[in-house]
Amino acid sequence: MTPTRSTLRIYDSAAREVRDFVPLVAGKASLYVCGLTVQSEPHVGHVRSGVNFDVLQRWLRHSGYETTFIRNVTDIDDKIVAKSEAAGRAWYEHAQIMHRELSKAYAALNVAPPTYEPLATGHIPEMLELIELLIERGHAYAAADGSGDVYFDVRSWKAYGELTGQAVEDMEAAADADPRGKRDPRDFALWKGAKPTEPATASWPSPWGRGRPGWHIECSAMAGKYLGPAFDIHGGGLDLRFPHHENEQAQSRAAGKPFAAYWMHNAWITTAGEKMSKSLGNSLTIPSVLQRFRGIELRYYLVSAHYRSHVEFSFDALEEAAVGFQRIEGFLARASAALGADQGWLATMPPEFTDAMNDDLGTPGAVAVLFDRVREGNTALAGNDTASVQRILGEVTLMLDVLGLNPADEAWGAPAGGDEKLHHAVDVLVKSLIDQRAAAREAKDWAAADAIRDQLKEAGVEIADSPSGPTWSVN
RNA sequence: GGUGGGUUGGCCGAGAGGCGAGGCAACGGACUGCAAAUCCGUGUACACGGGUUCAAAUCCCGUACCCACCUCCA
Repeated sequence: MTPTRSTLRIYDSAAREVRDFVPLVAGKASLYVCGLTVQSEPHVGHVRSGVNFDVLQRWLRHSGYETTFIRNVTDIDDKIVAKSEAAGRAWYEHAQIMHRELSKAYAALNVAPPTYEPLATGHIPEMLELIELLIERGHAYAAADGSGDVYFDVRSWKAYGELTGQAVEDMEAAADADPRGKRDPRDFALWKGAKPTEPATASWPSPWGRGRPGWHIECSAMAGKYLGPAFDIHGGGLDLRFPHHENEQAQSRAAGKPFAAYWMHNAWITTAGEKMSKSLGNSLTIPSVLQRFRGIELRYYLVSAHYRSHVEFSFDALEEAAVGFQRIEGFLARASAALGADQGWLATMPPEFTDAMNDDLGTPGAVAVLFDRVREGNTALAGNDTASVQRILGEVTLMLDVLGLNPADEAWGAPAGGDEKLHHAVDVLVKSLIDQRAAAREAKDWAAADAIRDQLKEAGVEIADSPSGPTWSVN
């Protein structure tokens, strides 16, 4: 085995190239990811970003970086207000219900919690502070129309457009946007004055009257609060590049903060060639997908594609992924059974896996290494090569842990005590049938033997003959 | 109009000048009483048209189609 010499390289979407990851502080990594606006049930697309950045978090930690990971939740915005009204409940109740759904979805996919998950509504003072600083520095202004709005002055910040490589002159002004008191149609709201039609609870006091934050300011304020004026990586979905991330960066830099050193954006999951948020229906919400597939299978499906590749979602593809993953689980089960308590603690991460992951989180290549090891492990198992099985099981487990795909991880909901008892009862019953079948086979009464196997299969119990005798499993 | 991305075998999905990632499916073989699982083997894939090169899926030019963003968006 050749030791790996690679270091982490990531595609920086601001530079539009793969760059070596050099943290601001040696040995540490700081990461900010735009989480979701909790306005409706999370679907597969929403959760992709959670899974992708969870893999990044795990890989950074595995690589030895002391990692601070902040992933926010936007719990106040126009859509939340509108949807809560439609649902007939308060905006904060609606936001919290959806937030709980999101947390459940993350948990079901073994998305590890970030270091901290700040809420926009919990950071109004920090946002006000930042807005005042921008006004002082001449990059923001309170609207002259008395609306209580405060806008960022795009023309005052010559670097505006740098993140997405656009010239201000080429940007279309929002067709739908109400220009209100804007000096330039491209100026964006830092603070939105309260309107009489909106719930009174959705506004906070400010120097410009009651109101609520604009969308972008929260991330600048929260990233600044928890990670400092400069931090390593900012992540989010591709659609956030503009305007959200462009505005975050403009506002932060205009306030004198260097902000993110690297930008990472995950690509889409589409359905029928369309962005998921446009396709309606609820068949793709996490709870409904989880009725058909296990969380670990869905996670495997997401992890097996590169985070910057578009994924065309289909249940057929998910089904294939699930079958592939079961191959890994089959090896784990056989290897564990063969080794008993004597499992491999001494394993080291395969260098090919490390190289793949260091190459801009090349999870597809990493998964290929995983399958290579599984095949080797199966061969070792067939040859009763216990030492190799032990080593390979250890390697496979390490790789799965980093990808968040270890079936033994308690996050997947290990069976509780009650299940143990049930398992024992079933085991005794099935074993007696297996004995009967063995007797029939001894007598070369194949019809009787197959009848028992079929009967068990009918009940969902699969019998597999192995050199060390038959085993059973429920599928 | 501006900006960015894509098109790879039956399917999913990597790669980025020479050597066919990997998975699923299919077919053949081994093992098995028969299966299942597992292992071994089998594929002349890179949207199209030109060009550069000893060598192109990969670089260049052009064409087609698809997608995203341009102040609601993972």
